Amino acid sequence: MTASTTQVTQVTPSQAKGKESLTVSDLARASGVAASAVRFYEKHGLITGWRTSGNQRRFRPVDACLIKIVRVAQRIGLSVTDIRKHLAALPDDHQDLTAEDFKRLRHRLEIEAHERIQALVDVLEDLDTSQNLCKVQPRSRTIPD
Amino acid sequence: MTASTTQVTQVTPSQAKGKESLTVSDLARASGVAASAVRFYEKHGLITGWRTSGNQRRFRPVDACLIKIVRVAQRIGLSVTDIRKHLAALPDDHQDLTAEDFKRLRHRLEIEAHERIQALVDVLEDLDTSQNLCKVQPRSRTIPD
DNA sequence: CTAAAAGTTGAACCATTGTTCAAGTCAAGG
DNA sequence: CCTTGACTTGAACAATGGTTCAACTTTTAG
Repeated sequence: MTASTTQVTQVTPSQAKGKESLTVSDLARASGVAASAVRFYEKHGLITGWRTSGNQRRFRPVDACLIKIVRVAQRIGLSVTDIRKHLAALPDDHQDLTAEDFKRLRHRLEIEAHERIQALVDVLEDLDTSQNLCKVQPRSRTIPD
Repeated sequence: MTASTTQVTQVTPSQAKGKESLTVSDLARASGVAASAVRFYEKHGLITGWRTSGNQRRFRPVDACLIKIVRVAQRIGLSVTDIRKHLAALPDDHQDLTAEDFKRLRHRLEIEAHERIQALVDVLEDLDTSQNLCKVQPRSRTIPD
């Protein structure tokens, strides 16, 4: 009993009992998003949990990690649908995720980020080019026919 | 993009008469967006026109250019509100825009693009760091004290 | 056992960037 | 003058990413 209190953040009942079972607000706190966002993510298949006999959601600690990755992916500019597809590449059972799984996922997100950086670089080029498209017509002179 | 340089596109009545007066669809065609988008941009203050006695919108050719800049700004990731603020830095009368005005505007947009690129670079760094946040706990072995 | 705290649902709402539609008005040519 | 195409408005709809609310149920602590 004494050794189980290594987690400084308050231990809620559901955490104390199993240590691998998180309620919606447990997960919200652990991942840094609102409880409503946790429900939203589950609804859209970004995370998966199970239900108690009373129909309440329960999650595993790894889901906190997944949510953090989701937030990073959102900063990259991926939509929830995009992110779901990336997560679909993970093993079905998210409880068995290995360091290697995370590494691959991170790599795929890096590629996405690079693509978006490239898109911005392309805009910068077009911006230079656009000086031709938006030429200021000399106004006080006769336009040669 | 090939034919637009010499404006081969049909000359509508309103264009023929004054050459500086464009209807909504004239401007839509000239700028490459839908007529509904032109109205949307005017409603949100990105472009400014005047009305005929019959309450129809009329624009100047320079507005086609402004819309093209708006589209570039959107690709950078700026919202309509952001873009309006950037455009507010232009002289009040958009008819008097100089090459210098456009240059300054392009420069401001370049800065925005660079900021967004930097934000993505930051994400890439966080992604590397996140391997620590999302550590996979060794599951089947005693954790060494 | 009971009351409070936290969970459940669906629906409504926010902002963003437009598109589409209906009903009615204007402009231009013959 | 009259027809036809283009224009006007406001409202509804779409997708995205959530938040908030109401009404009701479950869980937990005492």
